[in-house]
Amino acid sequence: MHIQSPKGTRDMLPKDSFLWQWIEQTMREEAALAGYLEIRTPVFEYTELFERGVGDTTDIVQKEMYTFLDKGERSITLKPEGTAGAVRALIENKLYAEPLPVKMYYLNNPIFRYENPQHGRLREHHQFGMECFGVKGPSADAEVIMTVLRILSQLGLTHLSVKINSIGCPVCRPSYHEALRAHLKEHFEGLCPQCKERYDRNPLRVLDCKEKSCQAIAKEAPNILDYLCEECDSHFDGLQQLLHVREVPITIDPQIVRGLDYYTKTVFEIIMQSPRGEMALCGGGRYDGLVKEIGGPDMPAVGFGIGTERIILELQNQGIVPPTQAVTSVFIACLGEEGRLPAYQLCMDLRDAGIRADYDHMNRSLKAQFRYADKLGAPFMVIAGGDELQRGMFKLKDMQSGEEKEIPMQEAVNRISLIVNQK
RNA sequence: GUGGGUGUAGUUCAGUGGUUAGAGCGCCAGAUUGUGGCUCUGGAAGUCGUGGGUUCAACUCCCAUCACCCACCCCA
Repeated sequence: MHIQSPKGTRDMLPKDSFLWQWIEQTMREEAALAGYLEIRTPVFEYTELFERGVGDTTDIVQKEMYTFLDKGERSITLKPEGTAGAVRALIENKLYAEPLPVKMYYLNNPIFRYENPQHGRLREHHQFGMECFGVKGPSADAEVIMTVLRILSQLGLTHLSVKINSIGCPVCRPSYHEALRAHLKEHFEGLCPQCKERYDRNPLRVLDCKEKSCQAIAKEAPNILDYLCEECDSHFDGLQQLLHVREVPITIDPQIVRGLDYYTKTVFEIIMQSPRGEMALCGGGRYDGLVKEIGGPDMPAVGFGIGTERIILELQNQGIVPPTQAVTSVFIACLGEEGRLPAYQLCMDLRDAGIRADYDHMNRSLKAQFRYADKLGAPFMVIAGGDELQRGMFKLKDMQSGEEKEIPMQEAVNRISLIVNQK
């Protein structure tokens, strides 16, 4: 038996916890500012939910899902994206009957896709996402985009580009499909084999094919924005205005269509420029038909997902380091056996007082305890033992200045708390 | 799923057919016994990814396999 995590998975190690918790805290704060409440849904769902929700022509459903039969012969799938589960929960718990809009976020949901790992791509990754249900107009689209941008800027990230597009609705999409197919038919022999298949099932996907020949054809393709119905057109205009008045630099990119079938009208991506090229950090859009498709009321919705591992990559690209706090504020060293109990007592009292305190578990020499405390980065040390102990005193040392002073044992907790909190 | 590269102490890496496989950093300990960072000294630590094969002899050559990195595809 090999001791290793499954392919494409990573451990979040203790040394990384500051980074993850800082990101999580930022996400929570920004979601709360916008009036979104957290939802947690199961890591797995019935497979059918994703087949119907995400769409069975998508790569995700066709080849990337972790699907298996459980012992009751039910087909189970590990979440390959965050939205379907949230929509299922909305319907099942009748959240749509609450005052609208219903606004929720999920924090670092594990997401599973069976793909070959590479830079920025794992088999298990984590997404933060927001979903807003019940709003027809572009104000909700703007709200979720503004919130994710706030998260990114609170984290210190800059130079990210926001791309938006509209892919229409069931009213206008058929006429666009017709026009697109007509164009593709003229250049059919130039399409890659995959796009030849897409021609029938989902011609929109040809637009963001990475094959050069297909890209050339896509570039000449009719622009979906020219085929939007009046409602979609004014929705798209409205969103642009709401972003414009907040001075959000956006690029309209007719090439972005998103890999999930449920999107309507607005789709958007936030792109990072890694040394190796661009990569989507965040993707989302409007999915007005999904709630009904899954069995709920006819309810419009908009949301996005953003990958935490990719945020971390971008933080590293931009050299951003999270604020850190010393693991331990006070290390209580003991000198000799008679110092052990007083050190333990003081440590527990300090913890009761809300001070990060630690003491020796390793029976180390005083010197070694100092070395250890130094490695922890503890700004203060207390020495319990020796003649001070006999006189009812602890010795407190400021590790930066080297200054030492004696403190009566009875006053130790209060005095030390005060000094630590001042620093 | 396809293609390329890599796999040797905790870690970064030397070592390409021949004794008990090395170094830096890290870890542990010590430097006249009550004090960290710097320095010095010592120590622990490796089934050489795994399984086969070739050979008198394999970390070294061959095959397979697994994982990691990278690219395609797709995406967060």
